[in-house]
Amino acid sequence: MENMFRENKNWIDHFNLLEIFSCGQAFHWEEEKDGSFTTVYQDQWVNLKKEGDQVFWFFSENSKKEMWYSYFDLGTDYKKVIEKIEAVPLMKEATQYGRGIRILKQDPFETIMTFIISANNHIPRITKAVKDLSRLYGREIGEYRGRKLYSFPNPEEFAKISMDELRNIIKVGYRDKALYETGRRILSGDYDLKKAESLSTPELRKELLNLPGVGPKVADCILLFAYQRMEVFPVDVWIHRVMEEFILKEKGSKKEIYQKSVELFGKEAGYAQQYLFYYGRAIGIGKKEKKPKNM
DNA sequence: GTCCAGGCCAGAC
DNA sequence: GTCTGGCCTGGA
Repeated sequence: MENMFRENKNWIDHFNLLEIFSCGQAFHWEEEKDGSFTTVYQDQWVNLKKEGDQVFWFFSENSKKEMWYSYFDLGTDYKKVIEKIEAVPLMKEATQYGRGIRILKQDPFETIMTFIISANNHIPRITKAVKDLSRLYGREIGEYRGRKLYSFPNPEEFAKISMDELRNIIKVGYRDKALYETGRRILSGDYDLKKAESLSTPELRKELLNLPGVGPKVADCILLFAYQRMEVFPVDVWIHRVMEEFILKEKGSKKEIYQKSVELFGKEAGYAQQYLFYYGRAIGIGKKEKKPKNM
């Protein structure tokens, strides 16, 4: 039997499943018809539902509550995080709007591969690629409400996928080579998943940047979403626009924006990035105006 | 048909 | 080190 329990804890004020999963960090989850969410971590899965001030947990037999507590970063007091950053312009609104956001602790290999796919790509295509990779090359790890759940392929499983399959079945486009190569480098231990945990953030960042398909933005996403390096500030186009418009009040390079985030948010930069990203997208900040025709 | 998206990379300066 | 253009794919 799977494990099931419900609880009402102080972290409930900062725990909104839709916000957690749709703020840009995760692609391996599903919203159920009843408003609950199902997600997978390695070979474990969980289904969660929030009702009022209670959360109902239902997870696979092979996992423990503590594991999911860690996955959802429940040991961090987000109220304190917000108190530290809300003095910065726009942060009061952003942290209020996305107050249920939490930064997930995701599997490093899956996160590396997923964010290589994410480069210059659309969310629906990223989600589909992750789902197809898991269904076709991962392992079936259970069934929930009539739907089979699959783990993301581990390095051994990933190495069995050909470049042709990556391009023509998973449809990752020109990212096929980078995925193929990176998968092999990780399997061979050239990039050491175990050792990575113990490296300093600058060292780990350098290691990640050596992987094909991993540039500054993707490396920062991996550092933040898989390695809990909360001081990093991934600068994508949305964050770039938000920072230029509301913080810098002028055009700035990626480097300038990154430096500004260090100065303003310090060790909480990663959290700030998530609030800004979610808020910026919601209100369409800096979105390019479509030129009317015939003008 | 045309444009471009939650960047990366190679080549040019 | 900084800047520019090209890139799979598919939905608007």
